[in-house]
Amino acid sequence: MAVTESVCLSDEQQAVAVREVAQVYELIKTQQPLLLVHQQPQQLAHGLLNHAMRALNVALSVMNQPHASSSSAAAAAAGHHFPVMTMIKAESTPANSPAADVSDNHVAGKARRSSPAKRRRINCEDKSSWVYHTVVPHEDGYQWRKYGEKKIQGTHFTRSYFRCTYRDDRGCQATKQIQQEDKNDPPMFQVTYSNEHTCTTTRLINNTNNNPAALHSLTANPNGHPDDDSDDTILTKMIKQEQQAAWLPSPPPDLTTISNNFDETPGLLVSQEVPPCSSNSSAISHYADEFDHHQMGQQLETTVMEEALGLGADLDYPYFYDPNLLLIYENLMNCY
DNA sequence: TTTATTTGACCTAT
DNA sequence: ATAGGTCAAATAAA
Repeated sequence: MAVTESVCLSDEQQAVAVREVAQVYELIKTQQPLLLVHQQPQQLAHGLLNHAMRALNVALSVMNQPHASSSSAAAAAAGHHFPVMTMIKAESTPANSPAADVSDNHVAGKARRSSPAKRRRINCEDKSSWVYHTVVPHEDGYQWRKYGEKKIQGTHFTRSYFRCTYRDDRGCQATKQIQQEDKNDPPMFQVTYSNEHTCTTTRLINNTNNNPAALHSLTANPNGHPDDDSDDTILTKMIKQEQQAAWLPSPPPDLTTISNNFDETPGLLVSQEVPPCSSNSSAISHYADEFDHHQMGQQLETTVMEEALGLGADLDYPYFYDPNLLLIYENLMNCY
């Protein structure tokens, strides 16, 4: 496997970057619900984004520095519970993907797939794929349909195969594989994406998968003894929980690098809304460039309120992770 | 009734 | 020959 992309930080660099991102994350998490009820939401959002950009600028600067440590973020992420998501590789784009082949050979019955040697394995060099390690494998804002599951040799866990829900409707060839890597609490998953989404599909407002209590309930062993055959039930339960989440339509394509994830998680979760660019530039640079290109005022043309109103959010009973925010919200509503 | 998941079989790359 | 990726019928859930 050719490793063309990796995020390698020293412990100190990682701590700084995490602190900065966590700080802005908490800030956005705290302020975001207020946008729903603030009399001048753009003013509030302006200040919020100033803070966010400053913190992200620091974090990106740190992460763009050459790493001083040999320890990779992937190894670090796999070694403990810190929910850092790391991208391991980004292969070149293939001329023909395997997913594009299947529709051609979609023949009922046993004698299907008449065209030989067109399918490629996901780890082949000509396959466009990128790998993440995360504790929230379903938290990516896209809708997926599971189409297979395999026991993988040499591991205790199965690998689940997903394709974009809109493959048939819109010809989107994006696929995703999820495999549990360990028995930590929460467990770490390896997520392999292949083919970028062409469906500009819906995005997730997650209200379940990022909930630490829910996650803990999924990962805790109720029997109090080591897992054996129950290893895969974690993933299965998480998949089922994903179906209960609400969905938002996709933002305009030029805004997709800015996470539109209305996440309620108190912990830091690195979102992978957008696949890494297939060029030689790093994913971080890509993110930073995109961030520079789209100024904050433009992004706020669609306010949180507008999105919520237009997309079916229940403004009568908005969900607040923090009870204090609920009180603030209720007080504000009483003023109207 | 519709839609999504499960799961054994099929198929291909190694 | 085998491991891994996908298909599609059966099944479950909404």
